[in-house]
Amino acid sequence: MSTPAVPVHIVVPTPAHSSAAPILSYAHDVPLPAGTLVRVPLGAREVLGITWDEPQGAGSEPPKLRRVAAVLEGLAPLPAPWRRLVAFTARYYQRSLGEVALSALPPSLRELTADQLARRLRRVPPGTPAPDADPAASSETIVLSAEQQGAAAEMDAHSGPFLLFGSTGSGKTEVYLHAVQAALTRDPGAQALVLVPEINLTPQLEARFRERFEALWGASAIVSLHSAMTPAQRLRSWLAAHTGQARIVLGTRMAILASLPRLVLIVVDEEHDASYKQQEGARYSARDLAVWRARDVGARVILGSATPSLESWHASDPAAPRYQRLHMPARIGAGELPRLRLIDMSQQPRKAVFAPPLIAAITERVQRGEQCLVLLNRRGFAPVLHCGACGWKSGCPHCSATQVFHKSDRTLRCHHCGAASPVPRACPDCGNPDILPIGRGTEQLEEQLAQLLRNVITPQRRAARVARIDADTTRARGALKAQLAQMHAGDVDVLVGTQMVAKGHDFRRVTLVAAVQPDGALFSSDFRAPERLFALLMQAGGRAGRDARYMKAQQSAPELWVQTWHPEHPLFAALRGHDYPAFAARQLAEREAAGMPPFSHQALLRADARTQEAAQDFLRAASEAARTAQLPGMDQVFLYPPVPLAVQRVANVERAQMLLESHHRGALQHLLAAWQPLLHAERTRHRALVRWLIDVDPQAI
DNA sequence: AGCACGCCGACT
DNA sequence: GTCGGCGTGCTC
Repeated sequence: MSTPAVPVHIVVPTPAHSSAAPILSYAHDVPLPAGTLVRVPLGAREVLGITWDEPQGAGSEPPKLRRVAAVLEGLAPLPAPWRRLVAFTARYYQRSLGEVALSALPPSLRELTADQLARRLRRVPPGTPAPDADPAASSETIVLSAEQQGAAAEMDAHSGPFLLFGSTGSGKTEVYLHAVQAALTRDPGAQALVLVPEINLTPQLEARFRERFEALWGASAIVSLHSAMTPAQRLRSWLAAHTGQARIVLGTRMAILASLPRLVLIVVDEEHDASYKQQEGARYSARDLAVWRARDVGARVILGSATPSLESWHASDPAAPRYQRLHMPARIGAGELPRLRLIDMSQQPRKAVFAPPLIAAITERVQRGEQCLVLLNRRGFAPVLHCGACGWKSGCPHCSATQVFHKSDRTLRCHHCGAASPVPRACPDCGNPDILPIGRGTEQLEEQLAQLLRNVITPQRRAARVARIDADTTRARGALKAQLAQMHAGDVDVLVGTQMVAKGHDFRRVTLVAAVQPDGALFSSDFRAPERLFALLMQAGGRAGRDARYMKAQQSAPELWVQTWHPEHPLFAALRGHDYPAFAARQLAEREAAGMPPFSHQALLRADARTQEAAQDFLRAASEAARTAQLPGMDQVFLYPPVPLAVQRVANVERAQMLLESHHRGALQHLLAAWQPLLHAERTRHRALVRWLIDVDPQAI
């Protein structure tokens, strides 16, 4: 005597390369609206699923449907626009619908039973939206500059997408705040999403938004969403976004997939930043999804940067604009832009880590009570240990990379697989006790600077202090915050760090920024390396001289020092003039001539296997299968031969990849979609294959 | 991806 | 005689 049942369509967390259908059918006593959370049996376990719109092509259903185990009540269904976003993401990035849909939910939600969710929802009632506003409490006392006002007016008058091209210190954040306030005031239920590239940047952004909007819309109207939050916090923020209680959601790339039923505005700050590209699972670009999502729901989207991605710059080309470019060149109340000081290392003493003029400049600044920032993109003391007698190098046993010498804890560490071992006292191969570090990392710079500045006295009559910020010194919770506080308090005179210090943190008393060894990016095989270097140097330079009052009092001009063996490189000429448009024009001309993005579209097929040969064999077979089957789009997509990755072996897995390129995004998409079943079939024939994956719009080749 | 089922070595 | 190794195959 079983209850009568209707079929319901449900997506479940099927794995990326599962051969199971994307939407499964279950039985339930009543129809359920699409977007409802349910728990369903899947094989031997019970999982969270989401009811979905009926699949178009009526697939072959198994004769006996299993029943929905439970419906999670009390939560509004995930709305149709959210489901469209998830479906697009899955399709475009070649992953399963269920994987994308379920991974977009907070992890703790995936674990909850219906009862547990009901209890949780009772505990946190769908908060009363804050009384809207005594308009007098409105903090619109901030006076925008003429440029900011111009940008804001354009945003009011047009629908975008907008590329806000504003130099460091031009007050882009103020424009974001203004746009958010305008959008949320216009529509009392509306929501805004603000994305930043790094978790580290969310606290200061949240503080800024709270300061401005808490009085207006209440404390619960502003939430953050990023992966460093505890599961409980994440669930709370996600629920606030989904119920509409949160008016403003601040977060990292994962926040782009949050449920935001009343979304009217998306801001993507530092839109050029590579962190917006997810590097595992569905390899989506949160920036690109932001543009898609905004268009889909008729929301505005603002991409902001002082050094836009060439993709966005090209898209906003006035000759054929898809995005509207808004230019804010002036630096507001933040002093002048730093002067570029290029040091030709071929004219400096050999083997000098720091050119003498740079040391002199740093010394002078410290003596004057100013701060310096020294950048090097390599952690540890030295990238390799070397035996001069027999040629031994500190290679990682599991990777085709060297283990980095970390002096602080006397270890050799592989930055790819994490393997660590104590530093050997003598060469493991020949017993020679004189094994020497080759090259330099941040630890070594810190040590050398401390030595070079040991007799330098600050105006406070204390010895100069050197500190270091990188992934090693900030591992502990709250460590970064503490170290930044020291810097702000003026307890540190020279800060050595990796690019994490160049991004977004304001150091008001820094007047000199130095890049010690940036040359690698000038001749890298990665065609995006110059773009990233230019952005990094511009951004780093922007850390200098942000406090106009301080600058004036001290009479010392902000400077960006760059040590290079190639001072004639055109990148530096553009950098000297702070001329991003010139740099971009040159890069785009090169890209166009070479038929590279944004003038073409790319995807990577990557294979991991026990041997390099097996990895490449799979890729060759896949490519052959595509040719034989004459897949749609094949005639418009160029398949390059398989090559090993730059770091060929990681954790004893050999890695190879194959680049696909096309002038037609659609052709590439068709090919990839049609390819999937062939790749599944091919996989079973390659026993040594560990896994394969597709990366659409890869940001590094 | 889980988590089954399914056929071969060292234990009670 | 069983416990358990991970090879391979499916999930409405």
